[in-house]
Amino acid sequence: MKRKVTLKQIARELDVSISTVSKALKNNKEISEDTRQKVQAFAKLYNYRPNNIALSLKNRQTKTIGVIIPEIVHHFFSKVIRGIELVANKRGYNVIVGLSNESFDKEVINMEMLANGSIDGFILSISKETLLQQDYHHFIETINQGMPIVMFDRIVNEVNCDKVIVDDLKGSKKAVNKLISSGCKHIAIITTRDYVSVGKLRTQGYLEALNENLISPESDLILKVENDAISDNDLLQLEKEIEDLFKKNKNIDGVFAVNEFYALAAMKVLRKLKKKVPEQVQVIGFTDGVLSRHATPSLTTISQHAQQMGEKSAELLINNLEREDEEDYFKTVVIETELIERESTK
Amino acid sequence: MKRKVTLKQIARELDVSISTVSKALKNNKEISEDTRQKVQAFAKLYNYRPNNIALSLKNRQTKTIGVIIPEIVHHFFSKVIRGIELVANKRGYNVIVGLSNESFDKEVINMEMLANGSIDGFILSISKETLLQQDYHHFIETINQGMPIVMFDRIVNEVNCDKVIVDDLKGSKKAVNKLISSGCKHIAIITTRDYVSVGKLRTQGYLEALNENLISPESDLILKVENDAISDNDLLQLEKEIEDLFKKNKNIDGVFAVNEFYALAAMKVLRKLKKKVPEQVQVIGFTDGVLSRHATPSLTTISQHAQQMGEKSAELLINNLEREDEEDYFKTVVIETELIERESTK
DNA sequence: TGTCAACACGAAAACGTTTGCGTAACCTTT
DNA sequence: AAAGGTTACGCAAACGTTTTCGTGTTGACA
Repeated sequence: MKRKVTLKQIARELDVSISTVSKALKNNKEISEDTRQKVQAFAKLYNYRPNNIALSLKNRQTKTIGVIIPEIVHHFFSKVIRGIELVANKRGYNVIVGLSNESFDKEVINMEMLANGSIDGFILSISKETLLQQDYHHFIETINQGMPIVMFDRIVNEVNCDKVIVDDLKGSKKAVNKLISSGCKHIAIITTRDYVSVGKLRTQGYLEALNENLISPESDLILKVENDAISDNDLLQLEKEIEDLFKKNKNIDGVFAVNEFYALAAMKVLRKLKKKVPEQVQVIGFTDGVLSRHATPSLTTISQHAQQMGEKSAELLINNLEREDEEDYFKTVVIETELIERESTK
Repeated sequence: MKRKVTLKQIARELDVSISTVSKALKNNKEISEDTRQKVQAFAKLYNYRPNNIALSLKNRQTKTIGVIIPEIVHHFFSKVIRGIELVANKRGYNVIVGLSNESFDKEVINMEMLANGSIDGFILSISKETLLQQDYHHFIETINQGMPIVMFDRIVNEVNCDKVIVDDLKGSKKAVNKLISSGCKHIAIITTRDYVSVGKLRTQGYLEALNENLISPESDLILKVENDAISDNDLLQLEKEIEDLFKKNKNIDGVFAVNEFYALAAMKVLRKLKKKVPEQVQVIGFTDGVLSRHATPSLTTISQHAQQMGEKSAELLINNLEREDEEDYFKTVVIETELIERESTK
């Protein structure tokens, strides 16, 4: 087992100084052609590669981006990561991943671990618990210490930084408008509780779309669930709530679900209730997930372009890192949504 | 914006030496109670945290694990990562992620980037291209340089290192046995080409199970596809091939698919052909994915326990990293599969 | 022969830690 | 009062780089 070779070792072998070796490898003209060749040949032979850690220490930058997400087993987030990774690598950066598991404490700990020199900047999406507690001091302190942050999807106005969001409001309106133009009169929404900003915004979009089409919203048609559909139990519970919704409101002919789990659960319940999709009830989701395409019938959705969000986030962060001037002007980039029509709507 | 405070700055402020500060913070009894208190108070006030990079350089370890996977937008891999992250964090390690996108070159580049000091060891699953080319020198060189590797799922015998695999052979036999015991007589398999080791093993398990049940395999019932079902086009192509299979072999009453995409595609085709699942044809998949649970009918599968694979991989790697003796004895851990019965089988 | 530039290289500092060792200053003991 | 011990601290090296500056040698020129 041959350990990695260092400048010092090359220097000793070739009986020159460390600085000579370093310069020779960089083709510095201070060093004679002769010595340069000798050093480079030796370095190649022993497969010399500069030590990243030493470089990080010297240059005070790690060329690494820290990403903190609430959950990785989730198509949206893994697509975002892919986008981040794509542009990060292209621009010479690595990606280090931390999971908060939707927990405030883990979010804080993870950030503290990474903030002490391991990375140059953060890209993150806020955990639910943090959103609930509304405690954002760890973000603000990190920024105050000179480490830039880009937030995506689950953001918060209290923190001043670059942000990348999907246009949840407009996206929801697109969805509801689609249902309306396809003939739906009684449109239900299945959404999350309001503390998750995206849930709130999507609900708002639903309401606005109805209003603009002169349909008066009925509170009975708004189902807010606290549910991740992660365990089988959650799923059953969710289906029960949805079943209640349909039973109490027999006239529902359109459903807008703020994610694909809710949408698929709705379709499952509808099948059980012998309602045909899309003939009797049309369903539309809000997601980038894999379920939509493979569902039967396949699900019409509003795509969030998750990968594009990741790419944009990484661009913003790296641009910030590599900007010469110290000006702090923060952008909020809105990623447009897209209606993808499949079989669950007419 | 206050930059991160260093030992040197504290030393200067308090008019003591750097070493005194360092020792005081570690409660070294060489330093007087008085000075210790002063230093600690000051450090706390300015929120001193040791610089990880400097520590890495000094200790020659980064407390970071490099993970290289072919693809992150994939339930199996993201679950593995979650498992890795879980135990890594518990044991004080960070996780840095690289994606090979199934490309040999990207795999090599990613590994080279990380191998120069950024990480202490690798956990990886080999890209398809690498498996095809059968070029494993980058793994071997990395190991020779003293950096341990743990391979999971897509492994290769030519490389001597710790490995974590699922018992593909046994798992497949479980699946096929289940079909047989549920009354299937003509069982088809939809699998990948043989260079993907898991595809090969699962095919082999299928054959063995048939043999053990005195059913003679028919080559017509073995469909090997080169297909990731990633684009819509792939999906159509896949469905076409499967449709052909069913049309040419009308007596098929059981299908074993080596992943959930193939399984769902099969179910879709069956629906189109007006074959009832599970009454006329039973279907079983091999996966941990999210599709299976949400499909209609929900899919009976062989679960691979992906998260557990990740946990085990991380344990193996960290144990290796923290082992005192230099002995190289490599383990191969087999994660047992589990049959999860849902609606697609009787 | 003396002066100066060009050339080729080395010494050292710096990044932020940790730690073994050296050493003043004081205290105790005989 | 001399010897030895303790206390409380600083120095310096080490990890692996990069880069500025200093310097010895050579050759050209007057």
